[in-house]
Amino acid sequence: MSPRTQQQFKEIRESRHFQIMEAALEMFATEGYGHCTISMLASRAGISKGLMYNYFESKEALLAAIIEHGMNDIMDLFDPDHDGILESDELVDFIRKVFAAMRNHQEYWILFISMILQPGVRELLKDKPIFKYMEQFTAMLLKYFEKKGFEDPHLEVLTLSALIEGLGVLLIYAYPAMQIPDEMLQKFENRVIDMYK
Amino acid sequence: MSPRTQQQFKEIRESRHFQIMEAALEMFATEGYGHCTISMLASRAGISKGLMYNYFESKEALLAAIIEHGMNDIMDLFDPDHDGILESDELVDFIRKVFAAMRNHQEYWILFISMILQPGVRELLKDKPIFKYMEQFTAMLLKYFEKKGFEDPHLEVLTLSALIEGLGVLLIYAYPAMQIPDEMLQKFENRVIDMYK
Amino acid sequence: MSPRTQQQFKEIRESRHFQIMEAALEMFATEGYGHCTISMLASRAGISKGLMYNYFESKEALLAAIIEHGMNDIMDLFDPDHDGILESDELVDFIRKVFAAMRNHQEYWILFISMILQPGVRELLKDKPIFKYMEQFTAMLLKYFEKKGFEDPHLEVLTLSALIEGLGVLLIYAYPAMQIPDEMLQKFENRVIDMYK
Amino acid sequence: MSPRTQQQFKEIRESRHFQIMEAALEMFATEGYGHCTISMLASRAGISKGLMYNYFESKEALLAAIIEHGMNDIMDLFDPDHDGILESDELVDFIRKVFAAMRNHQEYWILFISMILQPGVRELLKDKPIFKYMEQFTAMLLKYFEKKGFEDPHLEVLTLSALIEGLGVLLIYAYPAMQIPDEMLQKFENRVIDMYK
DNA sequence: CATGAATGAGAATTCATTCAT
DNA sequence: AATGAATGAATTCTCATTCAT
Repeated sequence: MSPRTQQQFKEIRESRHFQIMEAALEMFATEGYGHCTISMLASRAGISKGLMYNYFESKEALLAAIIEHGMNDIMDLFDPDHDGILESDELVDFIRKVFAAMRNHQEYWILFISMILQPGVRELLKDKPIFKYMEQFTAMLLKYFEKKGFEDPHLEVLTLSALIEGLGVLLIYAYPAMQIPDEMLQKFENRVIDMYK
Repeated sequence: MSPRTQQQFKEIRESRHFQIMEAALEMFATEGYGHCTISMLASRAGISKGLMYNYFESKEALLAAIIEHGMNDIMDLFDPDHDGILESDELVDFIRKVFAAMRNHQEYWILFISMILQPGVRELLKDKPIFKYMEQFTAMLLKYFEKKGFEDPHLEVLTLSALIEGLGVLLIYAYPAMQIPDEMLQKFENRVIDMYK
Repeated sequence: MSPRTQQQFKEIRESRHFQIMEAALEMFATEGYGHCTISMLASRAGISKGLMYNYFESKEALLAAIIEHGMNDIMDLFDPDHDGILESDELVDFIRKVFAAMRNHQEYWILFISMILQPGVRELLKDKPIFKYMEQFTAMLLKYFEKKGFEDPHLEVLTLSALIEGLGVLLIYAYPAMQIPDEMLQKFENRVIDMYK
Repeated sequence: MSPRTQQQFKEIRESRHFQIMEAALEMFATEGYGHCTISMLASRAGISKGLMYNYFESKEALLAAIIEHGMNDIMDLFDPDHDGILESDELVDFIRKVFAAMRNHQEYWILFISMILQPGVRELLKDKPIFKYMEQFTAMLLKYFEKKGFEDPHLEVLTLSALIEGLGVLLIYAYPAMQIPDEMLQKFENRVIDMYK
């Protein structure tokens, strides 16, 4: 009952937490949320079915946790203080960050885009902070384009969003047998940057 | 021989077929395939559960039929002879057709994009003609860009594809409470056309 | 509305009746009662599902009718007057008749033996005359063996019954790709006859 | 690691396995395979519907397991090494064993004979080892009769098989209200033995 | 904390039977 | 008399979740 033991317990819990979420993230992305059973997830995580419920209230809660966690990672890139305020004097910087995030957290993008496109799941995510962030992205982009004197800022937001989400879809579609070469991704990134430089 | 003629029976079957597929298309798009039960679909179509199986072998077969039918509709736009040969001297024509298709068959796009993004379902669609068509779209675009002397034709294909699929995602995301105004869609279409004119 | 038309109607009905029963008999014997659906039976008989119910109250009633009819045929051999009284001064005669019946009405034997061995079906047949006949067979055999001074008449009944039923099973087991040659059946018949001559 | 040891889990599984198979064997034999529902079987075994599927993949798999298990029991009598080699210098020994098996494993005989007589089920059993054994029985009997110089060995095989299977049918027919007294069965056994002594 | 046996609500599917025409 | 569309009760099977140990 020493503080150290307490600490160890906590570490074990956190490590398990992470281990389960990592396994589930991969399965959700490759097999689809609806198709994954608790049994499959537990077995992939190397633990028992029952233990899953020691860490997550439900399958849905597990999904929510994964998304939240992943989104936090990504948010760090744009909003390190997590104060909900996004700023970018340089759109180019912003775009670079987005592409870096897509490259480095591909599974999250897949999962996230898959999820938000499944109508039933949208309800589930509606109140999650991620949506607030997304709205902020949009608002920020809009403000940026207004400031720079673009003729139709909304159109620019739509175009840039489409380019990003569209690439996401194409990546998903190509996943897991990644068919779009890194070189091509780089060129695409440069192309988008060129459009707004 | 029968008080109802063969013709009458045929009409009943075709009308029911259509009625079921129409109801299911809407539900799949708004509720998500995985979330729809046969009961829900039947009740929405105004028939009994059992009758569903008189018309479709399984839920999966119903989905396949809807996709096939919808895709045929769309293919008509690009390949009226269904001979598998797609041509477009004018890319502008082609793009206009794509956008027209998205506007007029929005539910199919939603369903189709949702479906191809659900990993388990891709298997189901793998052998459908739609994939052949999609490869042909890509090949056709590539050839077009090569012919016109674009510096990196693959990059152009990727960009145009991303723009189209990206808009699809944004539409889905906004569906069913359509938030992207038609006027904006028109501008987006013109913007894309301008890029390749 | 002439008597002749009435007569024709009756003939059509009877012919249909027979046609349905014939088709069903074959399917029950080859596919198993439980595995046959009304649809299958109707389609095999070349009529519609609905019409089946014009001729037979239910699937069960159809089965009952087939068995009754088949058994009547067979009973004719032993009890032409259908007065329920079976006699046989010569056991040899009797045995010959049994074997002839098995040969000539093989499908009935298969169906009948299959049926009486399916526990749920026994209930269904319990009150059918066939059981009365079977008991009478047994009683008759018993009396015969008693009269002839066999040491243990019950044992003789059991043996003879086993030989007959056992051959039935072996025939079923070999059906429909008949593997027991006629010649062998003939020898078996002679062997049984020899046992009681 | 776990409050219940692996050994305990194994014991629970085995005991449940046996419990389910025992209950199902009895129900299949008394009610007929086709007439038994999973609900009935579960309720008879005193467990929930769902648990049935924790132990057996399907109703069909349960049947297969029962037959396999039962047949193994019976095979033990004739082929204790399970090496697929059956021998019997003394036919009398063999016959005694068969009758002992019928007496001691009556439910299996009933189930097995019922099953092989249901056309649809034969497919299911076709590849089971039992059929190999049955062919070996036949081959062994044939060789025996040839060696002993019987005039028509095939006829002897047919006769003996019919006597055994026939008795099986009569037992089934009499089951569960056993009407054939043990004493009579003993006499029948002796009678068969006398035929081949 | 850890296990997997156990549950039960609910999903897909089947099919005998009815019925409008 | 004849058709096959339509029904719904029954059945098999799935799986998130609970619980005894």
